[in-house]
Amino acid sequence: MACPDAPVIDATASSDDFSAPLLAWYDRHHRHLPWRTPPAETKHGVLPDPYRVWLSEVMLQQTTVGAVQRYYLDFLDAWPTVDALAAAETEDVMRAWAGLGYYSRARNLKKCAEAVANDHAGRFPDTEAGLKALPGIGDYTAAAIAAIAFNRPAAVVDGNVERVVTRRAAMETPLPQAKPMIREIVANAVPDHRPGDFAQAMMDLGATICTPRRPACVLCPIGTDCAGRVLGEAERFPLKAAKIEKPTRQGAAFVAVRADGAVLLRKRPPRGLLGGMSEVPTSGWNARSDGVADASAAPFAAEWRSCGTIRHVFTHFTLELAVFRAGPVSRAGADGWWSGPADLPHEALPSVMKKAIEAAIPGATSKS
DNA sequence: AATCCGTGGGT
DNA sequence: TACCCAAGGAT
Repeated sequence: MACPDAPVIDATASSDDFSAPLLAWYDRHHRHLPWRTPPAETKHGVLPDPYRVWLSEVMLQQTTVGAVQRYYLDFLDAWPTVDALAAAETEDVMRAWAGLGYYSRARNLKKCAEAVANDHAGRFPDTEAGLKALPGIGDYTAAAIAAIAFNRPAAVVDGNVERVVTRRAAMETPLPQAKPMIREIVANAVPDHRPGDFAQAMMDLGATICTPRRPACVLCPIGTDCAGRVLGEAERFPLKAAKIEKPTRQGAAFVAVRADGAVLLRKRPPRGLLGGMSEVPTSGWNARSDGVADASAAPFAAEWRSCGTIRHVFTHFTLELAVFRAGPVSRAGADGWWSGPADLPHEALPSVMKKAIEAAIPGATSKS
């Protein structure tokens, strides 16, 4: 590209080239994360294990770094390789994922591991297209794995990158309409050298400096090469489409307790809301309609006593769940299984279900 | 293309 | 309290 005699900064260094100051900043201020290979090593050609990159990236989809760390280490401990994960019981994977949310990720994680183990000899594809063909890997994750694990110049665009780019360009086009423009800008900015570090530098910048509220522009390595900062209104970007109001739904949950303290559980349908996860019996609420909110919807006749109401906020609706408890009951689980006090904390119970059980039996779902 | 899919922390 | 939103993907 550039001829050897050219000055370090010349006319070919367009205003789209902000990778150099960004990478210099990343060398000094990068975050230390368990799945990350630090720049001191990547500079010497050391690349992270694609399995670990993939595992972390899937967990990080719409999920904060703080929430992911413990799950990541637990998964790595239980299943150190993609072959180990492929050989695991799906139910064990769902249990390990419980509480992290977006449970289709866990189902696809298992499917993806099986595909890599069985169809790719246990090695992840090293191209964006190959990666994107796998379950649970979309545009972002394919680009991230390609860049970070295989050093390919992929345009990695996540929420952080969208914020950094729209602010730097003072982009008046709202999301998601602006996505193609953002992708193009990033594609033109990816350096031939260190594309993986560039991707992670953009995300670190968005997470620590170019934050959603009160960005620390005075500390930003991009400096005044940012229209949002120069205009004094970086925080106004990115513009977003108006959000829709989320409805509140009503329902009931039933905690049946046996004499030995076991609780009746059942399995939710494999797809949809909390798909494939476990639950206590509930009335038929969902995102679009209320369920019966009193004891008339109980799974069997018993002395159901009210334990109050819990509130849980999903992505697209709020649920108010009236919780009832009965016990000791002696009834063969028609449709589920009895989970004893030692097992209950390890069941594949989503947070809303733990919350309901806690309302009926305080402490019942807490581990050790 | 718009909708569906969790959860917890920050402000 | 209420709202924001986080390393998005599937349909």
